[in-house]
Amino acid sequence: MKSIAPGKGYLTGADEIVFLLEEVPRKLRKLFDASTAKFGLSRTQWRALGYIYRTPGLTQTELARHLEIERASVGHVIDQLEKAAFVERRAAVGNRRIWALHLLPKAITLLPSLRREADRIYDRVLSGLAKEQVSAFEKMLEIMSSNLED
Amino acid sequence: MKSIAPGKGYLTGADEIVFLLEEVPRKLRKLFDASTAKFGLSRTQWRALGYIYRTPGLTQTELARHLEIERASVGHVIDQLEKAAFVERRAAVGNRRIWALHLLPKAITLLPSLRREADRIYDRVLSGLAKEQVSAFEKMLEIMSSNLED
DNA sequence: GCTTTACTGTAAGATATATTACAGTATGGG
DNA sequence: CCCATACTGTAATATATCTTACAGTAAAGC
Repeated sequence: MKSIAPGKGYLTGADEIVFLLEEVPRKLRKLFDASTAKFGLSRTQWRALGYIYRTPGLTQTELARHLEIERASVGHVIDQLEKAAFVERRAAVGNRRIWALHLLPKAITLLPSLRREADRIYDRVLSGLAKEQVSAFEKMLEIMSSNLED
Repeated sequence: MKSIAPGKGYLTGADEIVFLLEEVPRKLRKLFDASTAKFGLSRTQWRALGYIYRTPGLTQTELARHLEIERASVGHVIDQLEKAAFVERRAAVGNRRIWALHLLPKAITLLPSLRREADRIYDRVLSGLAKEQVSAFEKMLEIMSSNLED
């Protein structure tokens, strides 16, 4: 369903920018969802695979921090990925509380394609912007992010 | 649970900016949630009130477009707001399919406080940025948004 | 006018995530 | 060594939202 930007009546100017700041990532999420769906994965599952790829042996708590979801939710995600043979929980040496997460071959063969999908989306969203613009944009995002720190 | 920014290993440069583009609005959502919770409202409920305020007599389908959620979900939101006596469904003249949404006094007295809360958050997120920076930022968001159109 | 098509809201069920409480395990201070 | 405390993953439950299907109503084409 197509969205409608806020009008100028009751709203402050800043409402406008916050609206866009919500809209752009939402559209990005939608594109990523479409890409990952081709592979039978959700965006969260795909992100999980990416982090496990980068740090094999990751624990669920660590993964939860990366994905910005709760440990309980990560448990579900890993359940799914394990059932689909993308991921394996291995007992960790010296600590019987935790699982060490590892990719299985089925996931590893998939990652390059997912990487290409992501890069295609990045090219698209940033097209028409100069390098300096993009880096200025990123710096501002960093400032905003730190403004909102705790 | 505290998040972790993506490292530089496996990830493209653009992953970084997309991460921030996700993180800033997430932090904003969190602040808005905290603000609206003081009034016993969810962020979506609060946004719904804002749109009904701006356009009394709005239909649920129109509201769904504004809120970027589905019609069925809007139905639930209005159920809640109606139960809490913030909103009223009134029969629309000349079209028996639709409801005209109207605020009740209880909601109207609340809106100024919510407005102040929002403005406080805006001041905070944009602090340290010059006016021209903010407008450049907004223009870039608009470009990105149109890059992602359909 | 009738019939087909489109629109509006709702119901039922699915999914993703959050919250809370907990059991099992580790760790650090005394 | 023992005890108190902290950490890890899971279960149960709650909530928000989506998807699909539908009933009622409106509008448009013939």
